[in-house]
Amino acid sequence: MGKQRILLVDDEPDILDFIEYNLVKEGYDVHTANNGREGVALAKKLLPDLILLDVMMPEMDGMEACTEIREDKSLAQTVVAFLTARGEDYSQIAGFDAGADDYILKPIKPRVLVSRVQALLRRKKAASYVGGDYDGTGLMIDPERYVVIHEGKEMSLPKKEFELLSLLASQPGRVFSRENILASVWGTDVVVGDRTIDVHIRKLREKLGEHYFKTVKGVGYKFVG
Amino acid sequence: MGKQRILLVDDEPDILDFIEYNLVKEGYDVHTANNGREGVALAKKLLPDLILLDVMMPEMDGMEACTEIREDKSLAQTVVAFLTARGEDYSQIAGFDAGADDYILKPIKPRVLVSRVQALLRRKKAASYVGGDYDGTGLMIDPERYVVIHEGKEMSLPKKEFELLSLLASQPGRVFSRENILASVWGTDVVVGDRTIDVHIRKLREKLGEHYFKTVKGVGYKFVG
DNA sequence: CACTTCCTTCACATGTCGTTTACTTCGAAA
DNA sequence: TTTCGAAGTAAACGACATGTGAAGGAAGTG
Repeated sequence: MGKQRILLVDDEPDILDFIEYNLVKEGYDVHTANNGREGVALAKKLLPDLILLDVMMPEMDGMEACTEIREDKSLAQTVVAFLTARGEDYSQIAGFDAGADDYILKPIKPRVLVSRVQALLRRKKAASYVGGDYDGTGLMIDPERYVVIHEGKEMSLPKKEFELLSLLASQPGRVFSRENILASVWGTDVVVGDRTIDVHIRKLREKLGEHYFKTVKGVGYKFVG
Repeated sequence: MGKQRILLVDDEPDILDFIEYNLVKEGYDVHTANNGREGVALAKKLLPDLILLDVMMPEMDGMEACTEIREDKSLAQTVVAFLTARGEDYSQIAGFDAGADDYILKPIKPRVLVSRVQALLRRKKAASYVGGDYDGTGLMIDPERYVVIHEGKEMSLPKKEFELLSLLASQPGRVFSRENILASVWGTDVVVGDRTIDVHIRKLREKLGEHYFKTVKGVGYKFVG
Protein backbone atom coordinates (compact mmCIF):
# COMPACT_ATOMS: atom_id res chain seq x y z
CA MET A 1 0.00 0.00 0.00
CA GLY A 2 1.37 3.37 -0.93
CA LYS A 3 1.80 6.11 1.58
CA GLN A 4 -1.23 8.12 2.38
CA ARG A 5 -1.08 11.54 0.83
CA ILE A 6 -1.75 14.74 2.69
CA LEU A 7 -2.07 18.21 1.23
CA LEU A 8 -1.27 21.01 3.57
CA VAL A 9 -2.44 24.52 2.79
CA ASP A 10 -1.31 27.48 4.86
CA ASP A 11 0.21 30.85 4.09
CA GLU A 12 2.69 30.86 6.94
CA PRO A 13 5.89 29.07 5.96
CA ASP A 14 6.76 28.37 9.60
CA ILE A 15 3.58 26.52 10.24
CA LEU A 16 3.85 24.73 6.95
CA ASP A 17 7.30 23.48 7.80
CA PHE A 18 6.34 22.53 11.29
CA ILE A 19 3.34 20.48 10.33
CA GLU A 20 5.03 18.96 7.34
CA TYR A 21 7.94 17.84 9.46
CA ASN A 22 5.69 16.11 11.92
CA LEU A 23 3.64 14.35 9.31
CA VAL A 24 6.53 13.27 7.17
CA LYS A 25 8.09 11.78 10.27
CA GLU A 26 5.00 9.64 10.63
CA GLY A 27 5.42 8.33 7.14
CA TYR A 28 2.91 10.37 5.23
CA ASP A 29 3.46 11.72 1.77
CA VAL A 30 3.06 15.43 2.41
CA HIS A 31 2.59 18.20 -0.15
CA THR A 32 2.12 21.88 0.52
CA ALA A 33 0.50 24.96 -0.96
CA ASN A 34 0.62 28.58 0.17
CA ASN A 35 -2.90 29.70 -0.50
CA GLY A 36 -6.33 28.47 -1.29
CA ARG A 37 -6.13 28.81 -5.02
CA GLU A 38 -2.88 26.95 -5.24
CA GLY A 39 -4.25 24.39 -2.84
CA VAL A 40 -7.32 23.64 -4.86
CA ALA A 41 -5.29 23.28 -8.04
CA LEU A 42 -2.86 20.92 -6.39
CA ALA A 43 -5.66 18.95 -4.81
CA LYS A 44 -7.20 18.22 -8.18
CA LYS A 45 -3.91 16.97 -9.45
CA LEU A 46 -2.83 14.92 -6.46
CA LEU A 47 -6.12 13.56 -5.19
CA PRO A 48 -4.81 13.49 -1.64
CA ASP A 49 -6.38 11.42 1.09
CA LEU A 50 -6.52 14.36 3.44
CA ILE A 51 -6.39 18.13 3.06
CA LEU A 52 -5.46 20.34 5.97
CA LEU A 53 -6.71 23.80 5.27
CA ASP A 54 -5.87 26.96 7.11
CA VAL A 55 -8.88 29.22 7.41
CA MET A 56 -7.14 32.56 7.18
CA MET A 57 -5.29 32.92 3.93
CA PRO A 58 -4.71 35.49 1.20
CA GLU A 59 -5.88 34.84 -2.36
CA MET A 60 -8.53 32.38 -1.36
CA ASP A 61 -9.40 31.53 2.19
CA GLY A 62 -9.99 28.11 3.61
CA MET A 63 -13.73 28.13 3.39
CA GLU A 64 -13.82 29.19 -0.22
CA ALA A 65 -11.26 26.57 -1.00
CA CYS A 66 -13.25 23.95 0.82
CA THR A 67 -16.35 24.84 -1.11
CA GLU A 68 -14.49 24.43 -4.36
CA ILE A 69 -13.03 21.17 -3.26
CA ARG A 70 -16.42 19.87 -2.37
CA GLU A 71 -17.66 20.72 -5.82
CA ASP A 72 -15.10 18.52 -7.46
CA LYS A 73 -16.38 15.02 -7.66
CA SER A 74 -12.96 13.52 -8.02
CA LEU A 75 -12.25 14.79 -4.53
CA ALA A 76 -15.33 13.26 -3.02
CA GLN A 77 -13.23 10.70 -1.21
CA THR A 78 -10.92 13.29 0.26
CA VAL A 79 -11.19 14.26 3.89
CA VAL A 80 -10.92 17.96 4.62
CA ALA A 81 -9.96 19.45 7.97
CA PHE A 82 -9.70 23.13 8.91
CA LEU A 83 -6.91 24.59 10.91
CA THR A 84 -8.27 27.42 13.01
CA ALA A 85 -6.62 29.66 15.55
CA ARG A 86 -8.40 29.72 18.84
CA GLY A 87 -8.86 33.46 18.67
CA GLU A 88 -10.39 33.54 15.21
CA ASP A 89 -13.99 34.23 14.68
CA TYR A 90 -15.17 30.78 15.33
CA SER A 91 -18.86 31.44 14.90
CA GLN A 92 -18.33 32.35 11.32
CA ILE A 93 -16.74 29.02 10.62
CA ALA A 94 -19.16 26.99 12.63
CA GLY A 95 -22.08 28.71 11.02
CA PHE A 96 -20.86 28.28 7.52
CA ASP A 97 -20.67 24.64 6.78
CA ALA A 98 -18.37 24.30 3.86
CA GLY A 99 -18.23 20.56 4.20
CA ALA A 100 -15.18 20.09 6.35
CA ASP A 101 -14.80 16.86 8.22
CA ASP A 102 -12.94 18.18 11.21
CA TYR A 103 -11.52 21.26 12.85
CA ILE A 104 -8.09 21.33 14.38
CA LEU A 105 -7.29 24.19 16.71
CA LYS A 106 -4.09 26.15 16.67
CA PRO A 107 -1.71 26.32 18.35
CA ILE A 108 -0.96 22.88 17.12
CA LYS A 109 0.67 20.31 19.32
CA PRO A 110 2.46 17.70 17.27
CA ARG A 111 1.13 14.71 19.13
CA VAL A 112 -2.41 15.94 19.00
CA LEU A 113 -2.09 16.72 15.34
CA VAL A 114 -0.71 13.33 14.50
CA SER A 115 -3.33 11.38 16.36
CA ARG A 116 -6.05 13.54 14.90
CA VAL A 117 -4.76 12.98 11.42
CA GLN A 118 -4.53 9.26 12.00
CA ALA A 119 -8.07 9.19 13.26
CA LEU A 120 -9.31 10.98 10.17
CA LEU A 121 -7.44 8.73 7.81
CA ARG A 122 -8.47 5.64 9.66
CA ARG A 123 -12.07 6.56 9.15
CA LYS A 124 -11.41 6.85 5.47
CA LYS A 125 -9.63 3.56 5.25
CA ALA A 126 -12.36 1.75 7.09
CA ALA A 127 -14.73 2.78 4.35
CA SER A 128 -12.50 1.01 1.90
CA TYR A 129 -14.48 -0.05 -1.03
CA VAL A 130 -16.25 -3.06 -2.34
CA GLY A 131 -17.28 -3.26 -5.95
CA GLY A 132 -20.18 -5.61 -5.84
CA ASP A 133 -21.84 -7.93 -3.42
CA TYR A 134 -20.90 -10.56 -1.01
CA ASP A 135 -23.10 -13.13 -2.67
CA GLY A 136 -21.71 -14.52 -5.84
CA THR A 137 -20.88 -12.44 -8.82
CA GLY A 138 -19.29 -9.48 -7.15
CA LEU A 139 -15.76 -8.40 -6.69
CA MET A 140 -14.64 -7.78 -3.19
CA ILE A 141 -11.40 -6.16 -2.18
CA ASP A 142 -9.99 -6.83 1.22
CA PRO A 143 -7.05 -4.55 1.89
CA GLU A 144 -6.35 -5.98 5.30
CA ARG A 145 -5.82 -9.47 4.00
CA TYR A 146 -4.51 -8.23 0.69
CA VAL A 147 -6.76 -10.47 -1.32
CA VAL A 148 -9.50 -10.09 -3.86
CA ILE A 149 -12.55 -12.26 -3.83
CA HIS A 150 -13.83 -12.76 -7.33
CA GLU A 151 -16.79 -14.97 -8.10
CA GLY A 152 -16.44 -16.66 -4.81
CA LYS A 153 -12.80 -17.42 -5.33
CA GLU A 154 -10.16 -15.76 -3.26
CA MET A 155 -7.07 -14.69 -5.14
CA SER A 156 -4.04 -12.69 -4.25
CA LEU A 157 -2.61 -10.08 -6.54
CA PRO A 158 0.85 -8.56 -6.75
CA LYS A 159 1.24 -5.27 -4.98
CA LYS A 160 1.01 -2.89 -7.89
CA GLU A 161 -1.95 -4.66 -9.42
CA PHE A 162 -3.70 -4.71 -6.11
CA GLU A 163 -3.16 -1.02 -5.54
CA LEU A 164 -4.23 -0.12 -9.01
CA LEU A 165 -7.38 -2.15 -8.63
CA SER A 166 -8.05 -0.64 -5.22
CA LEU A 167 -7.77 2.81 -6.64
CA LEU A 168 -10.04 2.26 -9.60
CA ALA A 169 -12.60 0.32 -7.63
CA SER A 170 -12.67 2.90 -4.87
CA GLN A 171 -14.93 4.97 -7.09
CA PRO A 172 -16.61 2.77 -9.66
CA GLY A 173 -17.58 4.66 -12.75
CA ARG A 174 -15.19 7.46 -12.14
CA VAL A 175 -12.49 7.93 -14.73
CA PHE A 176 -8.98 8.18 -13.38
CA SER A 177 -6.46 9.94 -15.56
CA ARG A 178 -3.08 8.39 -16.06
CA GLU A 179 -1.67 11.26 -14.11
CA ASN A 180 -3.97 10.49 -11.19
CA ILE A 181 -3.11 6.84 -11.29
CA LEU A 182 0.59 7.47 -11.36
CA ALA A 183 0.38 9.86 -8.46
CA SER A 184 -1.66 7.47 -6.37
CA VAL A 185 -0.09 4.14 -7.08
CA TRP A 186 3.45 5.04 -7.96
CA GLY A 187 3.90 8.26 -6.06
CA THR A 188 4.79 11.65 -7.38
CA ASP A 189 8.52 11.34 -7.68
CA VAL A 190 8.73 8.04 -9.52
CA VAL A 191 8.97 8.19 -13.27
CA VAL A 192 7.85 5.28 -15.35
CA GLY A 193 7.29 4.71 -19.01
CA ASP A 194 4.07 5.19 -20.94
CA ARG A 195 3.11 1.58 -21.21
CA THR A 196 3.48 0.58 -17.60
CA ILE A 197 -0.07 1.33 -16.58
CA ASP A 198 -1.46 -0.44 -19.62
CA VAL A 199 0.43 -3.56 -18.82
CA HIS A 200 -0.95 -3.68 -15.34
CA ILE A 201 -4.43 -3.03 -16.57
CA ARG A 202 -4.01 -5.91 -18.95
CA LYS A 203 -3.00 -8.23 -16.16
CA LEU A 204 -6.02 -7.22 -14.15
CA ARG A 205 -8.20 -7.82 -17.17
CA GLU A 206 -6.71 -11.27 -17.62
CA LYS A 207 -7.26 -12.18 -14.03
CA LEU A 208 -10.62 -10.61 -13.34
CA GLY A 209 -12.26 -10.20 -16.71
CA GLU A 210 -12.28 -7.64 -19.48
CA HIS A 211 -15.51 -5.98 -18.55
CA TYR A 212 -14.43 -4.47 -15.25
CA PHE A 213 -11.98 -2.07 -16.80
CA LYS A 214 -13.13 0.42 -19.33
CA THR A 215 -10.66 2.46 -21.31
CA VAL A 216 -11.59 6.04 -21.98
CA LYS A 217 -9.27 6.97 -24.73
CA GLY A 218 -7.24 10.09 -24.17
CA VAL A 219 -8.55 10.38 -20.66
CA GLY A 220 -7.88 7.34 -18.56
CA TYR A 221 -9.45 4.21 -17.12
CA LYS A 222 -12.47 3.47 -15.07
CA PHE A 223 -13.80 0.58 -13.12
CA VAL A 224 -17.33 -0.57 -13.79
CA GLY A 225 -19.10 -2.84 -11.35
CA MET B 1 -15.60 -10.64 24.59
CA GLY B 2 -16.05 -7.51 26.65
CA LYS B 3 -13.73 -4.61 26.22
CA GLN B 4 -10.36 -5.02 27.73
CA ARG B 5 -9.70 -2.65 30.58
CA ILE B 6 -6.64 -0.50 30.83
CA LEU B 7 -5.56 1.62 33.75
CA LEU B 8 -3.37 4.54 32.93
CA VAL B 9 -1.33 6.19 35.66
CA ASP B 10 0.57 9.41 35.00
CA ASP B 11 0.76 12.80 36.63
CA GLU B 12 0.82 14.85 33.46
CA PRO B 13 -2.71 15.59 32.24
CA ASP B 14 -1.52 16.11 28.67
CA ILE B 15 0.01 12.70 28.44
CA LEU B 16 -2.94 11.14 30.15
CA ASP B 17 -5.31 12.68 27.63
CA PHE B 18 -3.14 11.78 24.74
CA ILE B 19 -2.76 8.14 25.61
CA GLU B 20 -6.34 7.78 26.69
CA TYR B 21 -7.53 9.23 23.42
CA ASN B 22 -5.50 6.77 21.43
CA LEU B 23 -6.54 3.75 23.40
CA VAL B 24 -10.20 4.61 23.59
CA LYS B 25 -10.13 5.00 19.86
CA GLU B 26 -8.93 1.42 19.63
CA GLY B 27 -11.87 0.25 21.64
CA TYR B 28 -10.32 -0.24 25.04
CA ASP B 29 -12.01 0.64 28.28
CA VAL B 30 -9.58 3.18 29.69
CA HIS B 31 -9.39 4.55 33.22
CA THR B 32 -6.92 7.05 34.60
CA ALA B 33 -5.20 8.00 37.83
CA ASN B 34 -2.86 10.87 38.61
CA ASN B 35 -0.38 9.27 40.92
CA GLY B 36 0.81 5.94 42.20
CA ARG B 37 -1.31 5.81 45.29
CA GLU B 38 -4.48 6.60 43.43
CA GLY B 39 -3.45 4.16 40.74
CA VAL B 40 -2.97 1.26 43.11
CA ALA B 41 -6.30 1.91 44.78
CA LEU B 42 -8.08 2.06 41.46
CA ALA B 43 -6.31 -1.03 40.24
CA LYS B 44 -7.60 -3.07 43.15
CA LYS B 45 -11.08 -1.91 42.41
CA LEU B 46 -11.08 -2.29 38.66
CA LEU B 47 -8.87 -5.33 38.19
CA PRO B 48 -7.75 -4.07 34.81
CA ASP B 49 -6.13 -6.26 32.20
CA LEU B 50 -3.26 -3.87 31.72
CA ILE B 51 -1.73 -1.08 33.76
CA LEU B 52 0.43 1.56 32.14
CA LEU B 53 2.54 3.16 34.81
CA ASP B 54 4.61 6.29 34.55
CA VAL B 55 7.84 5.92 36.45
CA MET B 56 8.21 9.52 37.61
CA MET B 57 5.27 10.56 39.74
CA PRO B 58 4.59 12.45 42.96
CA GLU B 59 2.98 10.72 45.92
CA MET B 60 4.09 7.27 44.91
CA ASP B 61 6.30 6.55 41.97
CA GLY B 62 5.85 3.85 39.39
CA MET B 63 8.17 1.33 40.93
CA GLU B 64 6.63 1.55 44.36
CA ALA B 65 3.22 1.25 42.82
CA CYS B 66 4.27 -1.74 40.81
CA THR B 67 5.60 -3.47 43.89
CA GLU B 68 2.32 -2.96 45.65
CA ILE B 69 0.41 -4.20 42.68
CA ARG B 70 2.49 -7.32 42.51
CA GLU B 71 1.72 -8.03 46.15
CA ASP B 72 -1.96 -8.12 45.51
CA LYS B 73 -2.99 -11.58 44.44
CA SER B 74 -6.17 -10.41 42.82
CA LEU B 75 -3.97 -8.51 40.38
CA ALA B 76 -1.79 -11.46 39.52
CA GLN B 77 -3.36 -11.67 36.09
CA THR B 78 -2.74 -8.03 35.34
CA VAL B 79 -0.01 -7.00 32.97
CA VAL B 80 2.07 -4.02 34.05
CA ALA B 81 4.10 -1.84 31.75
CA PHE B 82 6.25 1.15 32.64
CA LEU B 83 6.31 4.39 30.74
CA THR B 84 9.78 5.84 30.87
CA ALA B 85 11.25 8.95 29.34
CA ARG B 86 14.37 8.28 27.39
CA GLY B 87 16.39 10.61 29.53
CA GLU B 88 15.39 9.15 32.86
CA ASP B 89 17.73 7.12 34.91
CA TYR B 90 17.20 3.88 33.16
CA SER B 91 19.67 1.81 35.14
CA GLN B 92 17.69 2.31 38.26
CA ILE B 93 14.60 0.93 36.64
CA ALA B 94 16.30 -1.92 34.91
CA GLY B 95 18.10 -2.88 38.06
CA PHE B 96 15.04 -2.77 40.17
CA ASP B 97 12.81 -5.50 38.93
CA ALA B 98 9.45 -4.56 40.27
CA GLY B 99 7.77 -7.16 38.13
CA ALA B 100 6.89 -5.12 35.13
CA ASP B 101 6.15 -6.95 31.92
CA ASP B 102 7.33 -4.31 29.54
CA TYR B 103 8.83 -0.87 29.21
CA ILE B 104 7.49 1.70 26.83
CA LEU B 105 9.72 4.62 26.02
CA LYS B 106 8.52 8.17 25.81
CA PRO B 107 8.02 10.09 23.69
CA ILE B 108 5.15 7.90 22.75
CA LYS B 109 4.06 7.38 19.19
CA PRO B 110 0.43 6.42 18.92
CA ARG B 111 0.87 3.58 16.49
CA VAL B 112 3.68 2.11 18.47
CA LEU B 113 1.79 2.44 21.70
CA VAL B 114 -1.23 0.75 20.29
CA SER B 115 0.62 -2.16 18.76
CA ARG B 116 2.63 -2.58 21.93
CA VAL B 117 -0.49 -2.63 24.04
CA GLN B 118 -2.10 -5.09 21.70
CA ALA B 119 0.92 -7.32 21.96
CA LEU B 120 0.82 -7.26 25.75
CA LEU B 121 -2.84 -8.01 25.92
CA ARG B 122 -2.60 -10.72 23.35
CA ARG B 123 -0.08 -12.52 25.44
CA LYS B 124 -2.47 -12.36 28.33
CA LYS B 125 -5.44 -13.79 26.51
CA ALA B 126 -6.44 -17.27 27.45
CA ALA B 127 -4.97 -20.06 25.42
CA SER B 128 -5.96 -19.18 21.94
CA TYR B 129 -6.26 -21.78 19.32
CA VAL B 130 -6.04 -21.29 15.65
CA GLY B 131 -6.77 -23.00 12.44
CA GLY B 132 -8.55 -26.17 13.36
CA ASP B 133 -9.80 -28.02 16.34
CA TYR B 134 -8.67 -29.37 19.59
CA ASP B 135 -8.49 -32.79 18.02
CA GLY B 136 -5.55 -33.27 15.81
CA THR B 137 -4.64 -31.06 12.96
CA GLY B 138 -4.94 -27.67 14.53
CA LEU B 139 -2.44 -25.29 15.96
CA MET B 140 -2.93 -24.13 19.49
CA ILE B 141 -1.09 -21.35 21.19
CA ASP B 142 -0.72 -21.12 24.92
CA PRO B 143 0.67 -17.69 25.77
CA GLU B 144 0.97 -18.36 29.46
CA ARG B 145 3.32 -21.23 29.06
CA TYR B 146 5.00 -20.11 25.87
CA VAL B 147 4.01 -23.36 24.30
CA VAL B 148 2.47 -24.37 21.01
CA ILE B 149 0.52 -27.52 20.40
CA HIS B 150 0.85 -28.61 16.83
CA GLU B 151 -0.70 -31.79 15.50
CA GLY B 152 -1.14 -33.08 19.00
CA LYS B 153 2.44 -32.52 19.90
CA GLU B 154 3.39 -29.88 22.40
CA MET B 155 6.47 -27.91 21.54
CA SER B 156 8.09 -24.89 23.07
CA LEU B 157 9.32 -22.08 20.92
CA PRO B 158 11.98 -19.47 21.56
CA LYS B 159 10.66 -16.13 22.67
CA LYS B 160 10.97 -14.23 19.42
CA GLU B 161 9.51 -17.01 17.38
CA PHE B 162 6.67 -17.39 19.79
CA GLU B 163 5.83 -13.71 19.77
CA LEU B 164 6.03 -13.51 16.04
CA LEU B 165 3.71 -16.48 15.75
CA SER B 166 1.33 -15.01 18.31
CA LEU B 167 1.15 -11.78 16.44
CA LEU B 168 0.49 -13.30 13.06
CA ALA B 169 -1.94 -15.87 14.36
CA SER B 170 -3.85 -13.33 16.40
CA GLN B 171 -5.57 -12.31 13.21
CA PRO B 172 -5.33 -15.11 10.69
CA GLY B 173 -5.45 -13.89 7.16
CA ARG B 174 -4.51 -10.37 8.04
CA VAL B 175 -1.29 -9.13 6.50
CA PHE B 176 1.22 -7.64 8.90
CA SER B 177 3.78 -5.32 7.44
CA ARG B 178 7.38 -5.64 8.46
CA GLU B 179 6.97 -2.32 10.18
CA ASN B 180 4.05 -3.67 12.20
CA ILE B 181 5.94 -6.75 13.11
CA LEU B 182 9.00 -4.88 14.22
CA ALA B 183 6.98 -2.52 16.37
CA SER B 184 5.07 -5.33 18.05
CA VAL B 185 7.70 -7.97 18.49
CA TRP B 186 10.90 -6.00 18.73
CA GLY B 187 9.73 -2.60 19.88
CA THR B 188 10.81 0.70 18.45
CA ASP B 189 14.08 1.36 20.10
CA VAL B 190 15.65 -1.78 18.74
CA VAL B 191 17.18 -1.68 15.31
CA VAL B 192 17.64 -4.93 13.50
CA GLY B 193 18.72 -5.84 10.02
CA ASP B 194 16.56 -6.53 7.03
CA ARG B 195 16.84 -10.26 7.13
CA THR B 196 15.98 -10.85 10.75
CA ILE B 197 12.26 -11.23 10.31
CA ASP B 198 12.73 -13.57 7.37
CA VAL B 199 14.95 -15.82 9.36
CA HIS B 200 12.42 -16.16 12.14
CA ILE B 201 9.68 -16.80 9.66
CA ARG B 202 11.79 -19.52 8.17
CA LYS B 203 12.28 -21.17 11.52
CA LEU B 204 8.57 -21.13 12.13
CA ARG B 205 8.04 -22.62 8.72
CA GLU B 206 10.51 -25.37 9.48
CA LYS B 207 8.87 -26.18 12.76
CA LEU B 208 5.22 -25.82 11.94
CA GLY B 209 5.00 -26.23 8.20
CA GLU B 210 5.34 -24.03 5.14
CA HIS B 211 1.69 -23.51 4.55
CA TYR B 212 0.91 -21.53 7.67
CA PHE B 213 2.93 -18.53 6.63
CA LYS B 214 2.23 -16.72 3.45
CA THR B 215 4.56 -14.07 2.11
CA VAL B 216 2.94 -11.08 0.49
CA LYS B 217 5.78 -9.56 -1.42
CA GLY B 218 6.42 -5.93 -0.72
CA VAL B 219 3.73 -5.92 1.90
CA GLY B 220 4.38 -8.36 4.68
CA TYR B 221 3.44 -11.76 6.04
CA LYS B 222 0.23 -13.37 7.00
CA PHE B 223 -0.86 -16.44 8.86
CA VAL B 224 -3.30 -18.75 7.20
CA GLY B 225 -5.15 -21.35 9.19
C1' DC C 1 34.78 -23.78 31.69
C1' DA C 2 32.41 -26.36 28.20
C1' DC C 3 28.16 -26.59 26.14
C1' DT C 4 23.70 -25.25 24.50
C1' DT C 5 20.28 -22.21 22.84
C1' DC C 6 18.78 -18.30 20.66
C1' DC C 7 19.17 -14.09 17.99
C1' DT C 8 21.22 -11.75 14.57
C1' DT C 9 24.10 -10.86 10.62
C1' DC C 10 26.28 -11.88 6.38
C1' DA C 11 26.85 -13.37 1.66
C1' DC C 12 24.80 -15.32 -1.85
C1' DA C 13 20.89 -17.75 -4.41
C1' DT C 14 16.42 -17.45 -6.33
C1' DG C 15 12.18 -16.11 -8.27
C1' DT C 16 8.71 -12.76 -8.64
C1' DC C 17 7.29 -8.72 -10.02
C1' DG C 18 7.56 -4.34 -12.41
C1' DT C 19 9.13 -2.16 -16.31
C1' DT C 20 10.69 -1.66 -20.87
C1' DT C 21 10.81 -2.80 -25.61
C1' DA C 22 9.07 -3.41 -30.09
C1' DC C 23 5.49 -4.19 -32.24
C1' DT C 24 0.29 -4.37 -33.51
C1' DT C 25 -4.30 -2.72 -33.22
C1' DC C 26 -7.81 0.57 -32.29
C1' DG C 27 -10.57 4.62 -32.93
C1' DA C 28 -11.64 9.40 -33.57
C1' DA C 29 -10.93 13.28 -36.39
C1' DA C 30 -9.94 15.03 -40.89
C1' DT D 1 -11.36 6.21 -45.89
C1' DT D 2 -7.12 7.71 -44.38
C1' DT D 3 -4.28 9.13 -40.79
C1' DC D 4 -2.04 9.50 -36.48
C1' DG D 5 -1.82 9.37 -31.72
C1' DA D 6 -3.35 6.42 -28.04
C1' DA D 7 -3.81 2.01 -26.22
C1' DG D 8 -3.14 -3.26 -26.39
C1' DT D 9 0.03 -7.06 -26.28
C1' DA D 10 3.75 -10.58 -25.90
C1' DA D 11 8.12 -11.19 -24.69
C1' DA D 12 12.46 -10.03 -22.65
C1' DC D 13 14.88 -7.99 -19.16
C1' DG D 14 16.58 -6.55 -14.77
C1' DA D 15 15.89 -5.01 -10.14
C1' DC D 16 14.82 -6.06 -5.90
C1' DA D 17 12.43 -8.43 -2.10
C1' DT D 18 12.76 -12.56 -0.01
C1' DG D 19 14.80 -17.29 0.86
C1' DT D 20 18.67 -19.73 2.63
C1' DG D 21 22.87 -21.83 4.77
C1' DA D 22 26.35 -20.80 7.71
C1' DA D 23 28.61 -18.55 11.22
C1' DG D 24 29.40 -15.31 15.06
C1' DG D 25 28.29 -13.87 19.47
C1' DA D 26 25.61 -13.08 23.58
C1' DA D 27 23.30 -15.20 27.37
C1' DG D 28 22.19 -18.92 30.02
C1' DT D 29 23.11 -23.64 32.13
C1' DG D 30 25.40 -27.56 33.99
